[in-house]
Amino acid sequence: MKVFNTLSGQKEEFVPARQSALRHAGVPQSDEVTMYVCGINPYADAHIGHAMSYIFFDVVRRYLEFRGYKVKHVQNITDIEDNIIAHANKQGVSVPELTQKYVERYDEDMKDLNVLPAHVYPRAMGEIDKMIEIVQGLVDKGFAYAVGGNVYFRVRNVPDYGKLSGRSLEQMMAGARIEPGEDKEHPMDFLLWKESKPDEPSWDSPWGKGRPGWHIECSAMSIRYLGEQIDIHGGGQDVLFPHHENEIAQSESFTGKKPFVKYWLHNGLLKMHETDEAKMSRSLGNLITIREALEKYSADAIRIFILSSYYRSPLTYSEETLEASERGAERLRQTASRMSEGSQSEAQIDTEDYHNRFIAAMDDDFGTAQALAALFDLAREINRAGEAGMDASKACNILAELAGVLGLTLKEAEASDLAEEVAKGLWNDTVAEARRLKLEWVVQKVTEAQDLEHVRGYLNLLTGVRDAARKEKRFDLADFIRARLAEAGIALEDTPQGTVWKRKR
RNA sequence: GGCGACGUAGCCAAGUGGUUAAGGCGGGGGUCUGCAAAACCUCUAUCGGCGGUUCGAAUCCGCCCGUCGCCUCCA
Repeated sequence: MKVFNTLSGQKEEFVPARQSALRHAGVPQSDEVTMYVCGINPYADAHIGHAMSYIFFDVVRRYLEFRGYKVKHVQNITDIEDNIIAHANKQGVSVPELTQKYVERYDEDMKDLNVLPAHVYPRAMGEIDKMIEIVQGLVDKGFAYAVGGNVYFRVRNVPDYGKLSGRSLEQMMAGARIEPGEDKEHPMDFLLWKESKPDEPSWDSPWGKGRPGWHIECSAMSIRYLGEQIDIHGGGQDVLFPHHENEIAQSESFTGKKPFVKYWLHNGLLKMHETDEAKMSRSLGNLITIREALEKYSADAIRIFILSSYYRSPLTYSEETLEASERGAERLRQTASRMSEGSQSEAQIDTEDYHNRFIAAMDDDFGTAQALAALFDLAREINRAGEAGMDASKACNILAELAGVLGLTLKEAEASDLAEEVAKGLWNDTVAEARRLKLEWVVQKVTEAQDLEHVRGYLNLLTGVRDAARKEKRFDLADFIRARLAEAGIALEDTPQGTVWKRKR
């Protein structure tokens, strides 16, 4: 398989570094892939842009596992930095209180998006010792220097500084947007350790009380949990520079080993499409949190939206496109849930062909768009076989398996999402309507309703009544029921096997 | 100013030198259905503009027009 490596600027054959430092006995070394993905700063809810990155790297992980690799996935949590301190102060809570709350909410978001959890989620606060060790090591080797309580990295000692982002120190200087360096030797030198103010969280260090700089934690965690050289390091294109550039500089300077990361993967960024309302309100209204998105769209729809385009391209959030993704998700769900009813002869579907298409697409730098296209084509063929009364359950299993590699569950929404009061109200309305139409036999069914509990019972009762009405050609009542259910978000479908209801999203 | 992207049907979006330009959504026409829905069948683009290279370009080169990202915390 091939992956686009930001470091080389081109697609490269993916061969995991077998000499990766391994911490777990019993894991076949040749199969292991070490992957580090830049995580969150938990001071607010994660937004849909974060979802784009985490869903993509979730797919990377799932696909590598599908291909037989043992992936060790580490993702940091930056629970101490300036923004967090500022937000905690503003809200009048402690830093740990703030970060714990948002870490928990982030976990829920990822679970709801069907993103597999990383194997280790190191937190910056828990890795201070390793960071100090690295900073000290860099000072000892002449790659860093202390000025007062601050420690800076000396970029001029790294000849290949800028190799990831494709720029030279000269070019960066030419940008002329550099702040006059306070006490730095060179304007591009960056902070490894920051002296803290009296009322800020701080740790003891050889340079006095302070806290880590912005880039050092990822080096420390990556080295501690995955080894000095790893296979994949991922993140959004916005952290390519300076964050990842600096990680390389400090990690390679510290360990003396190159490359720090064999494959750098960067996803494009999500642009927030400004609605007319957002333009009006001007505040910070152009952020859509994962939670907000999940209220309107299923996780499958959000994943399809993101995976429909190449991960390195920018993507624009749009309600219209999300709606389209939801419809597409619904179609796949419909197919996946297709029962092999009766099943006469087995359908002749060349699942191998779809399987191969899927792999060929994914092998080419995670071509999720084409992989999805293969799934839609397979779905069509399954449905076609179903129409012909053939058993396509084998193909269905392949569909579900491949969809699973993309993290799609293809699960129908639950009836329990409907409030019970709503279901009762629907029943009462139906009885009233039946009275009006002088269909007393329906009214009689009230007795049965007493025995029924919960939403599912009401729904079954309603569809039962409707079926009876249809048999009597009382389409007025039948259509009344269908219309009211539709208003409540329940769609009815009359199939040859009988009427089924579905919770619409 | 520096570095780098992108512009493909009504919308989203693959494709990066050569048979009929993926797929999704939408729309038109059908099949099925009491009517619907779902599903299936079918129709729906010559690839921003101009010029060049080539037997042949959406795909390579140049220019123009238009969008955008990064260079500063940010997935």
